[in-house]
Amino acid sequence: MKTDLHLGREIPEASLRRLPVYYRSLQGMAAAGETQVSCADLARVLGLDPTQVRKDIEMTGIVGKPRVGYELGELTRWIENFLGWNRPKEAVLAGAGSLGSALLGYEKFRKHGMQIVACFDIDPDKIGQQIHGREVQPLMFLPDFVRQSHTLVGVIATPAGSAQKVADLMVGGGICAIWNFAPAHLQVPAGVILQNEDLYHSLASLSFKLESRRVRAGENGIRYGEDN
Amino acid sequence: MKTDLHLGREIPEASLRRLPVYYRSLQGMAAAGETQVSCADLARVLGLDPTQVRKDIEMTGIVGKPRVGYELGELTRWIENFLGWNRPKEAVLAGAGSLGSALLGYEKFRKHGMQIVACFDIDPDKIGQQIHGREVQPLMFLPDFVRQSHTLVGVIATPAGSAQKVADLMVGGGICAIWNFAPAHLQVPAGVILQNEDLYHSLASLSFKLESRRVRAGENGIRYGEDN
DNA sequence: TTTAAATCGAGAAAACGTTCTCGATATCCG
DNA sequence: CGGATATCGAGAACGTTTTCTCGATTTAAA
Repeated sequence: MKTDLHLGREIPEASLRRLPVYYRSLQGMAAAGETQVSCADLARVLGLDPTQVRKDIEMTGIVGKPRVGYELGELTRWIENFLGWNRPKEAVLAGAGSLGSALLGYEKFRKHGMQIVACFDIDPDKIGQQIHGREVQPLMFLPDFVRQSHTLVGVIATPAGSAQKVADLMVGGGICAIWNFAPAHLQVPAGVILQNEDLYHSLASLSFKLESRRVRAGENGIRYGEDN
Repeated sequence: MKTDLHLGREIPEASLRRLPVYYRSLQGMAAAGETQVSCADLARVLGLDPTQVRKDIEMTGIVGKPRVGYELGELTRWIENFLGWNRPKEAVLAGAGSLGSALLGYEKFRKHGMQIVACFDIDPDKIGQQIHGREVQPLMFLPDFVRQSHTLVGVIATPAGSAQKVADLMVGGGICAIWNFAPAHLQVPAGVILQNEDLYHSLASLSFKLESRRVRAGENGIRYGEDN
């Protein structure tokens, strides 16, 4: 097995974001009984350029066969391995609001290597409650928990106003990476990985596209999606 | 007021996604009593390149003053207007699970032009329940609701397996845009805007970055974020 | 009033990501 | 068995995004 995972190389963020899409398509194909898959197949299903799919898949280090493509299960495993989805990583969650609860409920995260093992909040009413099998602990316990359990990932699902303070607590405990769902720009030391999940990015994009269409349509009440 | 909003032009997706970040920083500065802001200021706060900030802001059509920058409130309004955040758009939600409930609870969406006015689910146990002031209605009522209220946006917060079916219902009702939170690749007609919000994109990126660091560290237990 | 400093705005250059092109190779079909 | 075909893999070409450079403009200070 060739082990050149290209891990030293710079991987385009865009490619990284496409891999999960391929991964899901592969799972669907596997469920449908397929055993072989080519880049052209994936490209057709997903409406992408075949060369782009190939370049993305090459990143994982897998080598395909001409005229055949890849063995489906093997490709799935190469992607899992490349992304680290087959190596469990523990995470702590800060913020037991509705979003935090939703994240605690996502059992599929575990299948992708991410296990939320503890949950913290500052609200005395929430502390002590059980949410999806985990007890909400006082936020001030978070740094010690991280320090003692060597948790890799901190998930922030607090209001924007508290996010920086929570991030500081996580960093203080020695967290390696922060997955930030709060709409706030966080400051973290250089060594800490910061992954922002900002709904407003997406909202801005959607909103702008709607607006530009409205303007192009001359605000005359044209509706799309019914006939054309 | 110059009205060249560049609406006909192609706007880089990346720029579009940065605007909300500027917008939030501006709100913070306004709260701190600032009245003027330059691209250099924003770049400094956000750790970005000043020229990039300037190019992004130019897209909105605002014209700045040399040596001064922009009037803070004016820039805020130009961004709001550019993104359409000052023009309300109604939305329907499908899927009243934990994520759907969280979205229904996000009152700030309203301040960004997005109002979720109705909520649908297929689960008989959920139908009839009130969630954040909106009653869960049977999924099959969705198309008629969209048709009669001329709702622009459909938000999908169902499991992946139901997402395409729900999208079809929305399209059938004449929806203009779909904001998809389900981890699924949806097929929609050319006229319909599709905005995917896929947690697994983000998870893949985070996971990969953690893995490549683990590998670089030689799996020898080095921890980051504590001292260095 | 004159000079210096900071910023905008626009065009050029560089970096990056995507798409195209072509040769090598494995499978399928006649 | 031999030719046609589909695919991978690699490098070139292309387009887009980011960064650099420079002139124009406005404010502040000397």
